[in-house]
Amino acid sequence: MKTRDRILQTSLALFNLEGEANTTTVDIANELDISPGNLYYHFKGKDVLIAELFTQYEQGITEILNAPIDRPLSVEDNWFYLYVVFEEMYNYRFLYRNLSDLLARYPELARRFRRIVDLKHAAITAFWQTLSDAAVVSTSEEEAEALVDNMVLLLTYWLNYDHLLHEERPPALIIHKGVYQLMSMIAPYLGEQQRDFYEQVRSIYRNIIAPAAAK
Amino acid sequence: MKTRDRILQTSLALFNLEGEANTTTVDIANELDISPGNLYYHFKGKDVLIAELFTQYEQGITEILNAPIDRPLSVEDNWFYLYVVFEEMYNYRFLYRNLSDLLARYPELARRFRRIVDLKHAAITAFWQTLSDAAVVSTSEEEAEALVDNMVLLLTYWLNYDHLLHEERPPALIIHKGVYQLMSMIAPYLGEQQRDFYEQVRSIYRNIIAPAAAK
DNA sequence: GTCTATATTAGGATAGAC
DNA sequence: GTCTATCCTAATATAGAC
Repeated sequence: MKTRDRILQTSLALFNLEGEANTTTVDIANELDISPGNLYYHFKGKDVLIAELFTQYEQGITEILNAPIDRPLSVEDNWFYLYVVFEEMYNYRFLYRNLSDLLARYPELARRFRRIVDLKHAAITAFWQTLSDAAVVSTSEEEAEALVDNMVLLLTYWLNYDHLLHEERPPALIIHKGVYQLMSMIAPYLGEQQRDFYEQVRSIYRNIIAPAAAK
Repeated sequence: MKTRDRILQTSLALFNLEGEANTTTVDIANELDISPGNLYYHFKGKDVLIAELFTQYEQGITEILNAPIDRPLSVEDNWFYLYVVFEEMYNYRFLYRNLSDLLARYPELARRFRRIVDLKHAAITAFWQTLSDAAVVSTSEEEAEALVDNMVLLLTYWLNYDHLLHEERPPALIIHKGVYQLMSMIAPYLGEQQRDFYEQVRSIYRNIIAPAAAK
């Protein structure tokens, strides 16, 4: 594997584990058993390295969020979709850990990051629209807007929130819990079908999470 | 005013404005027209300064969150209560901006911060319990738990989320929007009264926010 | 491409005079 | 209590040999 790629991979791992601010270029070089000089040969500076990782994330998440949302409405399908979104975020979670500082230090990224939030917003809106069209739910414009905002906020900060409360937990557990929380937001709108929906959501959550939580 | 207090006040202002990581002890001294040496006479280090500010916040928010929640159920009253909670957070918003780094750097604070989240959880739970007792709503244990989690997450990250999307906005606008989003979470559980509730929430939001947003 | 050695800051912190 | 001057350290970054 090319050194350049190894640097990217190791940086990402360290950033996610220790936080970007707490990871120095020397740390990265040490972990790779290369010299700091070598690292700087491949990346002119830490900012370039971060920008590159951000671009990777940006491409991955954009592709996922732009996927067509006209898929069937089964609870399982929606669950899976949201899981994939969270998973991609989890792989680059260092970006979310200290967002404000990061975006303040690299203003270029702020614009691009905001675009990703907008994409999330669009994806969730489309998701809700699909439910509305299928007449599963009916909400006023304002209700829908508030709900979508709340879902996007959760989608953006769930990993931080979980980390704040539990420090380290198995990724699958964290992510499934996040999907569960998202699903719980739409449940009360389902009226008659609310109980059924909850049963399904709970059973998915428990079946998948029980083994993961045990280990 | 004593120098010690002026230091605290100015530090808080700069931290909130520029971020704690981007504010040096020299910045603070300059802003106050005192020497860095003088600052270090009053506070042994930046960490002591931050710890002191945190203690201030901790006391303020604890008092608010521990206030009895058996008050009447009028939408206005609840609105006011949540506003006060957000306001106190806003005054010390630098703590929330880069939570992970801050808590990683000052592990002592992590424990105390988590306690505050627990208090929020208890306050929101009690709030919901009051509604249940008044038979305004009825939810399963699980639904209630998920809802409360979602509300606490919003209460914790709303200021960050708004800042991410809008950079700088008038505080009253930010906070009222936050309360509105919180209220929108409980609305769908109100069934029959949902429309009424929404009307009230919307009118409060608009009446208060319209002038603030205009300026 | 990779290394060793070193330069450059910036920021936190202290000593000692007043 | 306050100032000036200075130290120390950690982190980014570069020069030049191999």
